[in-house]
This record gives sequence, structure tokens and C-alpha cells, in this order.
Amino acid sequence: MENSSANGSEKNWDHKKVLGAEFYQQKTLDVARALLGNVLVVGKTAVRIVEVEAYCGSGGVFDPASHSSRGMTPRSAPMFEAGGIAYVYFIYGMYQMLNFVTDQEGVAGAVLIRAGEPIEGHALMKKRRNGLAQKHWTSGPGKLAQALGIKPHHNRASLLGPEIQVFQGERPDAIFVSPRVGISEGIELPWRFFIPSNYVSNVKENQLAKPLRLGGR
DNA sequence: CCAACGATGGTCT
DNA sequence: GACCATCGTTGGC
Repeated sequence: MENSSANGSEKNWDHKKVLGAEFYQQKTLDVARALLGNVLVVGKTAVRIVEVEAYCGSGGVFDPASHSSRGMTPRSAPMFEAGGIAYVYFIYGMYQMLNFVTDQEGVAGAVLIRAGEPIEGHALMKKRRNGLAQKHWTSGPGKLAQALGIKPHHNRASLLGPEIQVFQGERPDAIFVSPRVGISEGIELPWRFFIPSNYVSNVKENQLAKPLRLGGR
């Protein structure tokens, strides 16, 4: 049987420590790295975040890959709001991408949530992922959004609940860095971050990745 | 294992 | 009309 944890009913993350608005309103790159290892809960499903990418706006290095790079548009408007809400967009005609808006109001920034390890709601995720093997449920941004049931109405939803929340989880031992995946500009910027996991996407590219920091925090 | 390719529709110039 | 912050399938090793 698929079980949510080795202990049966006991949750394996700290249900008391919800990441607050102050967390998301830090600089985008800091939020991206700090998100690794935390627990993303959407409805009856939950995953441990293992891979993210940062997309930055004004302030610091210009990011040509960001949706905010050519100014505010109807789609990218949420990226300019204050950190602490979701930015959900539709791409390739069939997939939703789940991002967390970061930084202060007026400063564009978001973190794409690319992969996670299933923690809760295994049966529901399997169903949403068309009965595929578990390793294919959440090992990429389109797959993850589908497994979590992310829909267009989640755009601009609060990350402080009730629909979406992130709880503090175990700090990772190591963080790895690489270029971002699937973009044509800004490929020199090492703004993809991940921790060792079978659910990290794009295994081939991981060979090029470098360790950023050892010892967590 | 892995490279190539088609699906499919919103967004922006 | 071109471009996608992708994925599943196919066909070759």
C-alpha cells in the first residue's frame, strides 16, 4: 500500500512553522535557495521541494529569461507584486507552471518550483498523473503542477493558506547549482538550485552541476 | 539508456 | 506568426 510516512498517521514535517510573508519578500535568489527541503502543501497533497529556479526582475543582474524582462504584461503582472503569492501560467499548450512570487512590491521576482518528493496524497497524485510509476509523478515542473492539482485559479493565490502553504522542513546537507533548464537566453546565469533526490528533473544536466554550499545552514 | 520530435494553445510583437 | 521556464512517445542502440 502507498503510505504517507513510515510512521503511519504522523506527519514528517513541522506543522507549526508556516513560512510567512517576510520569508517570500527576501531577495529572489535567497528565497530560491532557502525553499529547498521545505514542504509544499496544496490541498490534500504535499511534497518536499527538491528543485527550483530563480527568475529575477529589476535590481541586480538583468535576467533576459524572466517573464518580467520586458516590463509588466498581463501575464507577468503577479511577478511585480509583493512576495507571498503564487504565479501560475500556462505553457506549451498543456502545462501549468507553479511559481512563488518573491521580493518587495514593485520588484519583479519569482521562483519556479520544478520538482518535489511525494509526502502526502499518494493515491491522488498517482491518479492525476495517469497511473504512472511514482518516479514520474513530480520530477519536473509540469508533472509537479499536475500532481498537485494546480489550476489557473491558483494564480495570485496566497502562499500563507488556505489553498497553498509551505512548512519548514529539514535543512538540506548540500545545495547544487546549474544553469536553468529550457530557456534560450540567460543560460550563463547559474540560477537553478537542487538537492540530491531521485525526483530532480533532467538528470543529464546534473552532471554539469556544482555544489554551492555544504552543511545546510 | 538517449535523442528526436510532435502535441497544443496562450502570449506578445 | 513566432515563441515558448514541457512532456510522453517513438525508435535506435
